[in-house]
This record gives sequence, structure tokens and C-alpha cells, in this order.
Amino acid sequence: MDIGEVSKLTGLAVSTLRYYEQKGLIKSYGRHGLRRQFESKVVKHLKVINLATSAGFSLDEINEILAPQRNELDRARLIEKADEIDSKIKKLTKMRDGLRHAAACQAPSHFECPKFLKLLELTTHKKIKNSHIR
Amino acid sequence: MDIGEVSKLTGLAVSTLRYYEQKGLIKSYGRHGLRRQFESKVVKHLKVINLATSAGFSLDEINEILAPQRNELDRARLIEKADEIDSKIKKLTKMRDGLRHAAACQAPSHFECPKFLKLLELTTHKKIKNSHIR
DNA sequence: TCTTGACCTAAAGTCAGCTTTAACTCGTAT
DNA sequence: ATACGAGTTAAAGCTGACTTTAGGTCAAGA
Repeated sequence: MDIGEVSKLTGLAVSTLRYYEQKGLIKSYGRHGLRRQFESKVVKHLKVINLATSAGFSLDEINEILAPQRNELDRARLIEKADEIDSKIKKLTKMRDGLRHAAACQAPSHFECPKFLKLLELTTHKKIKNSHIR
Repeated sequence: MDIGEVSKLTGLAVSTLRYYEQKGLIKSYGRHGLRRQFESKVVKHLKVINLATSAGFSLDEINEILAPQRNELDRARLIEKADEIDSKIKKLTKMRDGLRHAAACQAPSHFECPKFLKLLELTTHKKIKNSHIR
């Protein structure tokens, strides 16, 4: 399969596909002249990648997760990632409920509405950043 | 409140706070000498921004949503965003379930496991990209 | 009064994730 | 035989979200 067909089947730009190959996210099995040839299974692979990126994962993270080696470490990694997703889902749910309420609410500003603030759980919730101060 | 205190209370770098102010995401009410002074409510505001960014929204999107003007258009926008979040939650749920299964699964490769693929709903699912071809 | 530490600005730098550009190569249809 | 359309590369460019740098300001405590 030529790169153009993969592009059509996945909706990804050919430049993106070349970029992904370069990053090691996908593989071509050889060349026809200069042209990369892809197996049709790459399409499914790309759909997973697509799903994962739109779920907010970086390409490097995706590469770790979808790498072909399968051992105990990987399993732990998968579970870890699943847990990360769970906490992301919680955040998104808060945001969604907050927005839905805000849309219906009469308060002059979102920040004046206690219900809005409560939905977002604006209680203290530490975040670790700058843990790399030199 | 000095910028350093806002930084401590939110966990955001002072450079980030200045950047956010420049982008119009937050406001200082004046200066003490050169120093920006912030009202304490900016902390809550920043926490919402933080939540929204970690939910995958761009700063521009957040600005639209949290802008102080409140009219019908804004309401529609909020509902729209809430719906976007819903579809994001669906994607994340698929990913999470896929990963949890993959962690438990014996198949030699995730892509060989029908259950994994089914969890990710790898049926055709078009995506509109490149709708801006010149 | 002087020092200090926290702040200031503008501009450049960084990183991820791509896209664009420029110049080139082929297989295939006419 | 040749034109052409789809592909190729390396390198530069772009956007978003920040951070870093370099040089300066200033309020407050010793």
C-alpha cells in the first residue's frame, strides 16, 4: 500500500505518516522504487494512535505503550496509564458539569456562583511542578 | 498580592503567570512600584484555568469560555464545549478499557486481540482533517 | 544610606508535533 | 519514449505554551 492510500484511509496527512515512521510509531515493510510500502494493518495501528493522541497522550507515551515488547514492566505501564486516564476523566467530568451548570446559571459571573465552584471542586489540590529547580 | 504569592498558591511559575496576564487570561489590578498586584480571587481563577488546560483545552479556548461577557452566544459556546468534553470522555473511556484489557490479555500483540480492538471500537470512524486544502 | 531580594521588560530560546519547501526519482499510462 | 503524478529527502518553518536571559527597578530592613 502506498502512503497516499494510508493517508486516505486514516485521514492523516502524508507528511504526518512520514513523521510517525521516523519517530518509530509505524513501519513500512519495504520500498517499491522509492515508495514506502505499508501493510494494511498499519491503518488500525494508526487509528489507535489517533485515538490516543486525541486522548491527550504524547507520541512518546504512545510509543511506549504500543511498543511490541510485552513483559511485566509493560503491563505495569499499561495499568499506570489506565489510572492516569481515570483521573483525566474525573477532571473532564468536573469541567463538563461546571460548564453545563454555568450555561444554565443566572449568576453574573461564573466565579460568583458557589455551585459552579463546587462542581469544579475548587478546594486545595496540590500540583507538583518545578520539582526540577536547579 | 505579589506575583510570587500567587505562584506559591497555584503552583504555577511566575513566568507562566506573566504570560497568562499578557494573553488576557488573568488581570492584575495595579502596581506597587513596578510590581503587579493581584486580587486573591485570581487564585481560584487560575485553578479553573489549570483544570481546563489539563483537560486539554488551549489557552485561547479557555479565554473564550471564561471571558467576562455573558450572553446567549456564550451559553451556546459553553454547551458546545460541554458536548466536546463528553466525546472526549468517551474516547478516554475506550482507551482506558483497552489498556486495562491489554494489561490482562495473553495475546502476543494488542493488535491480534479482537477484544482489544473491539474495546477501542476500531470500526470506521471518519475524521475531518485537511478540509482547508488550498 | 545602602544592600538585597523580589520583582520588572523585551527578546530570544525550547519542545512537541507537524507542515512546507526545493530539488529530485520513478512506475505507469499514452 | 516521454510525460506525469505520486512519491522521496533534508532542512527549514510554524504554532502553542512556556522558560530563559540580560539588564534594570525598587521597597524595605539593617
